[in-house]
Amino acid sequence: MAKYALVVAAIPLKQAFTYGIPENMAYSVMVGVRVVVPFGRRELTGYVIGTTDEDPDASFVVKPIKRVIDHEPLYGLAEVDLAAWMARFYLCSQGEAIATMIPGGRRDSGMPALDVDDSPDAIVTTLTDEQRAAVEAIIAREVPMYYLYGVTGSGKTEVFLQAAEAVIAQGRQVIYLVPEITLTHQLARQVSSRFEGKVAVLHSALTPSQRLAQWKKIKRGEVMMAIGARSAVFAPFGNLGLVIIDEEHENSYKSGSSPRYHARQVAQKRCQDCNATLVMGSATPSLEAWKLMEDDTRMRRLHLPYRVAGGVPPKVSVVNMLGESRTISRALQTDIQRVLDRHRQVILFLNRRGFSYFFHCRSCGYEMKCPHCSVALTYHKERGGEMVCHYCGYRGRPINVCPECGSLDVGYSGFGTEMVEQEVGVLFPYATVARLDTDSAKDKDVMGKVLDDFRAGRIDILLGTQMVAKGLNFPGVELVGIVLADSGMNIPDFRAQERTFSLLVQVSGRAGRYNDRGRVVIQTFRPDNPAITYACSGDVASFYEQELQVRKETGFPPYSRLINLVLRGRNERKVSDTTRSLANLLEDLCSRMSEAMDGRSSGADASSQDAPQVFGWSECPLEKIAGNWRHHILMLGRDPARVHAVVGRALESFQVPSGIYIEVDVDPLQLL
DNA sequence: AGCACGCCGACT
DNA sequence: GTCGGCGTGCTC
Repeated sequence: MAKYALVVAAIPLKQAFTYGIPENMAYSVMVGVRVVVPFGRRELTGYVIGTTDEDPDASFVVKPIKRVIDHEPLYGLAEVDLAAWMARFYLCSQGEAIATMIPGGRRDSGMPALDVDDSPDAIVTTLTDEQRAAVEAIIAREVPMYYLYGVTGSGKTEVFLQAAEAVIAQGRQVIYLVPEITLTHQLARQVSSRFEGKVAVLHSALTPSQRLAQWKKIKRGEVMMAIGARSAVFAPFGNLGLVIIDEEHENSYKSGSSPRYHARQVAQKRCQDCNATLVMGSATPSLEAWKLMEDDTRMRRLHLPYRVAGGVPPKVSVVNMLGESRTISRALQTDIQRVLDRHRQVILFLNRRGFSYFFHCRSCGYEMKCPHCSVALTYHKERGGEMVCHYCGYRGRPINVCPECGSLDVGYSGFGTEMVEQEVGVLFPYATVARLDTDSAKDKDVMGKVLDDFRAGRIDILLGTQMVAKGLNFPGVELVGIVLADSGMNIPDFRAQERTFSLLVQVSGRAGRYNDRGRVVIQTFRPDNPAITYACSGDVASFYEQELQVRKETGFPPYSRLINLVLRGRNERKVSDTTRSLANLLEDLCSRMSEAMDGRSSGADASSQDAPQVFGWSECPLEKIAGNWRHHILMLGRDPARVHAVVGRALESFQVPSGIYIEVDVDPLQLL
């Protein structure tokens, strides 16, 4: 029996610590169990990642493990290795990585409250030719990754499930990832009746100990499939054969707290290690995925172009808002009135992010952009008014005359929900209007009631944000109006186009599902914007082509890697000072690497312009959250490994002052 | 991350 | 005279 255990914990320390294994724990301490250990003057939960008989060097006194938490291992060496990879990739400690992988539950508890509705509604579905071809391609596995690219309702789920069946028949296990909100009872039931008793469902309502119970079932090999949101990607299967990522473009696959991992990246890593297949699907893939598809030897595109149930895609029209004095254009007003006259329903979409102040010319639609970043500048009231780029920190003077058309009719504004709601009330005094936004969504009861009322036809017009766009189907809806499609593009973010396009396509998918009269009206100040024109014509491929071109020219992902460092603290001055000195250190490392690259190679393969760079540092777009001031440093480089190396080295040598906290975000999705 | 030790400013 | 700020260092 080993004398010592190597232990890591959920603290930002990179090393593992050696603890003595007391005699009475000789048989219970092993890789995969959690232990309670003394640590300095306190106690913490440790994760055993190795055991050894070798005495450590005598530079410290070894303390014994206090207690063993688990009676059986929760993870194995594969998971320990995965955690080590995560630590390297996401620049966190191995302990932090492993702690996010493993559920935090303490005790075994009763089985989770999964309504075991064993009416096996196993409908034998006949596949379309495209579906059959897709299933066969996935099983044949000529390449390691596949992308099921197809509109909502094109039957992706059935392809996923049949591929899963085939893999399970070979004795290998399957992970099925869905976005946070999508793990509906329908899908859970569909899956569990199909794979009776062989599925662990990790839905978000589980308590930590229920989660742990499901986890143990997976570890013991009692199930062949795990279905769940982001964190299900860690399901500890011993012989993983397939990972499915449904709605791959969804942002909820990226963790919002440290370590900020992306389930797609983790899935890719796991599939590589296990020689498993990765299958993703969406009607609007992320640009990262689309670029991967360009290389057919790594990821192959499988197109499902038709809806299984038939039906007509909605008619999409665009309204130019220039010259309109209201938030509801005359054209949209007429359309709404027609639908109301027929006693059908309307959804009006508002982009939640439309409220930051940006410069905008009301005559020609001109927008003030950063000269470095091609993103909109944000108006700051302080110091008599400044236009600030939250990407690179560029500052400029606000202007009173439009530089494009010379108009004085310019302003700094957003499109408020209240304004829209008020106008709708005035324009349609006899219609019942309800609003569903982030505020009302906090109250689950309120939200449920609004949705029920709407579905039952007690509400005529539903005013909603992003959340209403996802996964909801209302048979009575005949018109979807997007109040201001541009609002998503005014935020300082190079992904704004991609998001807008994705949203527009997804929303269009909503309107035409149940009847042939489905219509979508898109209001915009920029009817010629690619995201809008391509969404309108449904020309998805062309949008990606041109957007990839833009990214290539501007040097943004997926043609480069970003790492965002967020520094926060109570003391504003200290935060900005620390940010400056860390930025200096990073700049230093970058220029040194750049020189080294110049010296080493005279060829064109690694010129110094490929060296990473400090792209900018400034206050975060949300400067202050919960009393903490926030600044950030954005690192960018064409070579992912080099960006990693620079940031890693900087973080090693940088002395973080007390009261300052640094959070690392590798491949950030949004910089707020 | 915590938690201790240690050294300089305004208060019972 | 002390309480308390946060800078520095350590944790097997």
